[in-house]
Amino acid sequence: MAETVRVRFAPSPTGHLHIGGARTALFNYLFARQNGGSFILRIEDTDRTRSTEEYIDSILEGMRWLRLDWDEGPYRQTDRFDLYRRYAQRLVEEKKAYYCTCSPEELERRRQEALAAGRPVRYDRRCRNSQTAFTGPSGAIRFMMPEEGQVGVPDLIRGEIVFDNAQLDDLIILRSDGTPTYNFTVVVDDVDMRITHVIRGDDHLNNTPKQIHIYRAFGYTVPAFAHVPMILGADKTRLSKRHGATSVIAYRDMGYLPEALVNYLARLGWSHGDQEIFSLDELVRYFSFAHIGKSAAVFNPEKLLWLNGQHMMKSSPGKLAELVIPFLKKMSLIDDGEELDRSWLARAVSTLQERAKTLTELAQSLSFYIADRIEYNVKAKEKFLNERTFGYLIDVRDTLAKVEPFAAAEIEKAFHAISEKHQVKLGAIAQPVRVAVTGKTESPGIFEVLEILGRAKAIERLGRAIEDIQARS
RNA sequence: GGUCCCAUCGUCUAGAGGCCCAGGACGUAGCCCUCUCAAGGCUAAAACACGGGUUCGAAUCCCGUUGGGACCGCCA
Repeated sequence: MAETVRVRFAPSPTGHLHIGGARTALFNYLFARQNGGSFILRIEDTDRTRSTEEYIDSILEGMRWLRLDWDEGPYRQTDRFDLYRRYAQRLVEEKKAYYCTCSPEELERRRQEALAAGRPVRYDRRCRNSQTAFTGPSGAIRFMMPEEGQVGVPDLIRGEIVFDNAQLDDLIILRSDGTPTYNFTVVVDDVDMRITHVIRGDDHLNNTPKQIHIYRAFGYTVPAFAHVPMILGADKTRLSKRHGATSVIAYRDMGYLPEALVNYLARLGWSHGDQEIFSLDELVRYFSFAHIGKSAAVFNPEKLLWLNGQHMMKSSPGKLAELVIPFLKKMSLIDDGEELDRSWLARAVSTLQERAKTLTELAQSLSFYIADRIEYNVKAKEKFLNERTFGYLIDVRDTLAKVEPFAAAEIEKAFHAISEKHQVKLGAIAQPVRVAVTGKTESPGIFEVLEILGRAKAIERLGRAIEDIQARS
């Protein structure tokens, strides 16, 4: 009988939720949901000097935005120091850990020496056999690594990886100030929280054999491991601030859709045949460790942008209308208290959503619908608002005043009639109107645009363009 | 320096010995559609790091080389 799956995401709050962390969280989430298990959130804030409340809030915000809802937590390691001390004490009592009184300065000196001499950088274990090794209490507590033999790390992505115990250090589990260290808290917490699968970045791969020995010292069963490959920047080094936006929240603010980021992150290093576009449900259904690649992946912002465009196209206009409002406010296209008619906005959005790759772009492209007065693009004005098009604009204005109903299909008929009358192609009429009405040479279909703009606004803008031409001639 | 991991188009990847003179996607270029811009469709250029094995047969298995990465802290 398989035990219920329990997984966790355990970020340290020393920065915002970044792309790499988000993907680790996502894989944990997908695996939990696929197996009807629990997804636990644990904040690893034992480094008090670098952890902040702001980052904790920011990480939670990022998780919520991505809809990676967790079932337990957030637990905080700083609330659990008593637990770690008890466990550490137990190891000392069982003579599986010992007090080390070497000073940090001394240790640092020896490490530098070893590094310079090209020797392995490891603690020399001089306190391991001292008189006071197990009596203390003073100094830091070190874990006694076995000196011989090997450990196998079974990994769901890479298979079994074997390490020589002789390479492993007697790592410090409790600092001399009584606070626990990472490699120890991870094991204690994963045991205490009954974690069945540890899914994390492969930067932890080298820590795993040490952790396995700690599990064994306690007599606990070792969870399954899955070390997912890193995400790299374009220069193939570990993704960092130098590579541009790396925090999840930054993508939200740039107008990305959470489902698009999730889709992209999942596809980065994982695949399901040739499929590129996935809903969260599909990801839950198809996720498997077998299809996670072994090599690191380069983050490609352009593909993310494309994917976002795809998800924009698939979204309902109503939903996008809702989501774009904060962006319209940010751009001062509407005032803070101002309410736009949602169904009208949704219609406007429906004409633009396949043209905009982000909510920011959508908000920008929406501006001609919303603004009271549009700006003409200078080149567009020169080319399309002039004596040559003057007559067309007059005809269109006068016709639009009479079209009934004021709907795209009727407007189209009227345009065809005008183009036939002047013996020109439709484009000869449509482009000047487009510039008159949107200020630009590109827009959604002109008939749709006119319908949504409404008769009054359309005629007003045409009128203004006509006056503009007159004023110049 | 030591340990460990990795290696298919520029990038993400498919590929679990013959289906592969290597497929899809992003990006790039061209064409089609068309009132513009998108979207969509079609086409093109573009890769199995290198060298040895094993095998009737290797992108796929083994070894080595090279290259990249991670870790080696009283950071996580």
